[in-house]
Amino acid sequence: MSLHSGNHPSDESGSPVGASQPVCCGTCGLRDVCMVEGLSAADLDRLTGMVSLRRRVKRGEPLFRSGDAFDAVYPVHFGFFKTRVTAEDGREQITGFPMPGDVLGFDAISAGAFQCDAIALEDAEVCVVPFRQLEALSREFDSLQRQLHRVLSREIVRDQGVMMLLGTMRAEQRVATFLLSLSRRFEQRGFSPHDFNLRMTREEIGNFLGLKLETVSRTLSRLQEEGVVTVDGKRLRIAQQGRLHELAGVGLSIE
Amino acid sequence: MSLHSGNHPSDESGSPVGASQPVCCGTCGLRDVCMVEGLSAADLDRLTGMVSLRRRVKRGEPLFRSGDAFDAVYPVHFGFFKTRVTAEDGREQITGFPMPGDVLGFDAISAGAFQCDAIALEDAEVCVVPFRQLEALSREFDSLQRQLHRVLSREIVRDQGVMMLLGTMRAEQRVATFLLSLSRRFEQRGFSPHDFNLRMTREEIGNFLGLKLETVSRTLSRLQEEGVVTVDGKRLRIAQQGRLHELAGVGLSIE
DNA sequence: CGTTTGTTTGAGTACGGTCAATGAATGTGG
DNA sequence: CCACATTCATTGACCGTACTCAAACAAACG
Repeated sequence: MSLHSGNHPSDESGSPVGASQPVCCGTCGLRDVCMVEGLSAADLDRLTGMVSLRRRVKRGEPLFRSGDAFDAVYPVHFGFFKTRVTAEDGREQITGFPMPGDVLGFDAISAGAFQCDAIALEDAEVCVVPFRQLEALSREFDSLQRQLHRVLSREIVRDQGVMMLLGTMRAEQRVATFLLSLSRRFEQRGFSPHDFNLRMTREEIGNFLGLKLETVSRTLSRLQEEGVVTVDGKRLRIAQQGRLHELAGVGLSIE
Repeated sequence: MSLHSGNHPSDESGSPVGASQPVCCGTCGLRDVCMVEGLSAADLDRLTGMVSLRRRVKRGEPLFRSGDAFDAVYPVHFGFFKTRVTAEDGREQITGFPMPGDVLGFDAISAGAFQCDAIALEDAEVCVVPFRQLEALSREFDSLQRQLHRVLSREIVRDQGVMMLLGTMRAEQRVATFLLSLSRRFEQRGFSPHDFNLRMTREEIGNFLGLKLETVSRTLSRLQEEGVVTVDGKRLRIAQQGRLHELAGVGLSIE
């Protein structure tokens, strides 16, 4: 199964769940979306030398937890995650749903410890990139350095989009924006933007969007009534992309 | 007037508005909060050599606007800013209120152009740090590189806190959290954490917190009735810090 | 001094939350 | 393989928080 084969909605995890081949960023199907985007072949070889390890995470298990010591960042190889911050009083906020090619762990640089939990939404695998080595290598290769900074900055821009969503949008806009964001991200990864599986529960969607699960469910039902989407449990099909864009009000980039 | 002189609320801008001395990060009163925190004296000299320029921005004027070409980041030397993202349909979301020591512009790395507007809330001055030079220097000095990454990561962590605020908190919690955040940031900069001026309008506070200005006003009035704070226009005094913490529910870090 | 901008407060409303019941899907152990 | 438990999703009825609209007032500014 190639990364680009799939418009079957159950194939979007990014890679077969079978054996983990030797790590090679240069031949990885994700090289255009992952942090190595735009690096030369030579730089890719150097990077590959560093990423010798991959790590499997079972569905429901944490890749890391808030407070864990930081020593690596984790590009997702296959599978879906949620990242979640928890307040002292127990309130939780999901801050994103990383998918293959996204890089987990940059929040940990500042304090030397992870500031959120990363939980696998399905069986997943990540590449292990020791951060000190990544820093050292990016001191030698300015292309790698630039790419690292781009990825960090991209996360800041993404967060600005989420703030816009949470601060200014109504429920329907939030849900529409969320679906379009997922759609675009699938498309970037070579999957169908019109037909995909929601890996997360209604409650997780609602938590991310600052809504209750009942509101998410009602909103999806209404979108279906209006013929904009088809919802059947986790399976979502976008019937009228244009209409969905109108409802979202704006092409927000919540990559 | 030293940076640490002030508990008079009108003195918190960070520096006199008078003549701009030659730039020297090593003697800057902000060196403990700015991006140079933790650098050796030698590294500071190197950095100073790069930061040869400061720039004044008048109240209400933009330091940069979304879409402007990116070639420098801007540590705030004195004055307050708001950063704001604008959607195609005109909706606006304020994403932060940078104050002296905070660094503006990291959102621009990813696309090579600024993704938000930075507007001065009062006459302000920033240091101009050409980003290509900063990258080059941080390739030579790992301490500078580490600090740069820390600052970038800190912004990501801050954004997670804002998401938690916008996604899970009620109006009173949001306002309380906002006031405590301002309080802490003033304290870090050597000013009174109990008595300060709000540089932004109720509308700007509300926009940042995902509330309407009337809700902010009502909430402040209620907090005053309960004796938690004293509000007189822009002047705010925190009377019962402990109570405010209880209302906030949590020590969220929205630095 | 008048104009503009910002703030407070009130009255009524609506959107999304809360509580609750039902049903569907998923997973587990006998 | 089925019975049961658990998790997840849907839908309804009601409610409450924050929004909307409006008016009066205060402060800032030219």
